[in-house]
Amino acid sequence: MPRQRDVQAQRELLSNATWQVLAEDGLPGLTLRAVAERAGCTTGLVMHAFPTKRALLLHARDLLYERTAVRQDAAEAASADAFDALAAVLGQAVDLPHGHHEESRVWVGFLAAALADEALAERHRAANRSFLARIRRLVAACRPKWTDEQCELTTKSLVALVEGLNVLAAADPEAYPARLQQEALAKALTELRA
Amino acid sequence: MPRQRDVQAQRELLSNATWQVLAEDGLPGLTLRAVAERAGCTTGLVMHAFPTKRALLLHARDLLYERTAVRQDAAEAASADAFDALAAVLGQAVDLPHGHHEESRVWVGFLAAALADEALAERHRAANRSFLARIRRLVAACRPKWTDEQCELTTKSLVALVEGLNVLAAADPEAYPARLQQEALAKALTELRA
DNA sequence: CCCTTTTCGTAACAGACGTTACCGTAGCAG
DNA sequence: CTGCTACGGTAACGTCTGTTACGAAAAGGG
Repeated sequence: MPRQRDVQAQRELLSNATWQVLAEDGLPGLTLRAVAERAGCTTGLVMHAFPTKRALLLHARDLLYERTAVRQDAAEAASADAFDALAAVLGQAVDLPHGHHEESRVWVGFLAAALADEALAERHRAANRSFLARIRRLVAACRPKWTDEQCELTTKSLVALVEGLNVLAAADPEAYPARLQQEALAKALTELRA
Repeated sequence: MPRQRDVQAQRELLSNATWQVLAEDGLPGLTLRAVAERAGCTTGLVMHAFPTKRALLLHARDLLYERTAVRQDAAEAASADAFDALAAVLGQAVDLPHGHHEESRVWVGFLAAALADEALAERHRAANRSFLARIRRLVAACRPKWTDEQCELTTKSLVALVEGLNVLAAADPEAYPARLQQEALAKALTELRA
């Protein structure tokens, strides 16, 4: 059995390259050749690691979800109470910490692609509903006496605010600096403060 | 001078076709041939009405801005006071009235395209800042004693909420029905109610 | 050391893209 | 009615796309 490769590492390498191309050149610039060049290989490797371009796109989308989920888990675990967790999870969503500002651009790219691709739309909905469930759980923990309707409305309002800030900041960073985003989030969270 | 055409009407026809294709098939499906077929002509006419595909895209983007601006002017003019105007302008932004639900999808498509096209990004920023200025003027009219910082934060929070609702509803209509969007907006406006 | 098997770069493929050149044709001037 | 000219449909161009076929190189088993 000669010569083995690390399939998992290859797929992650290529998914990261997909991100970078998507963040820099947008959806129209996302070609297999661009991804291959960014990853330092040729299209041959890409097509051996993924059967098709769609598979590469879907894997990159899954990777985006996994990473945000991991960060949110970490932010939540490091918090003292439910309100802190809510502020931490939403706060790192609007001000991405480790030079991950490109994630917003990538997210917008995937979102636009999902509008015409049912498989991508499915993943988007799953990811967003997972996010909604997390926020809702924390909101309910902050305000145990609230009705389901109140929790749902607050949850979806918070998520819409955060994603709106992200989207608008991705397209016009000057109009939506990080500090303003944090202030907007803090103001929206005041009604939940214990 | 034989045979004249209505250039303006042609450009509007083609821009509308561009919208429809963009809303249905997304950015990757937006080809000159698809636009021509949707408009009921051939690529020959398209290339005579617009010098290039980019010009067509930019014109369609301008048309989007003009239409929303007209609707916002009308909504504002039909309102009794500043608060009503604020509620009307933002309300019709989240629940598009005349079967214009596709506008959200088109908006997302243009946004994603703007991330890699400087000319489109320019138009997006101009349109959004115009929208921000309108909302800010109305917010200031509702709360004359507020500082500039308070007005700005509230304005950008409201706009982010509205655009976030729009974007999320475009990708997952079931999770963000029209009534929930209206309720979320109404709740965000309570602090401005006189 | 050689051989086998997997890996992956090379190159070609068909198709679709934006764009261009060309020519038939429709409609007003005379 | 005739002729001229702008209009717009047809078809081709070169380029780039995703995908496929093939062959060279590399690495573990005997």
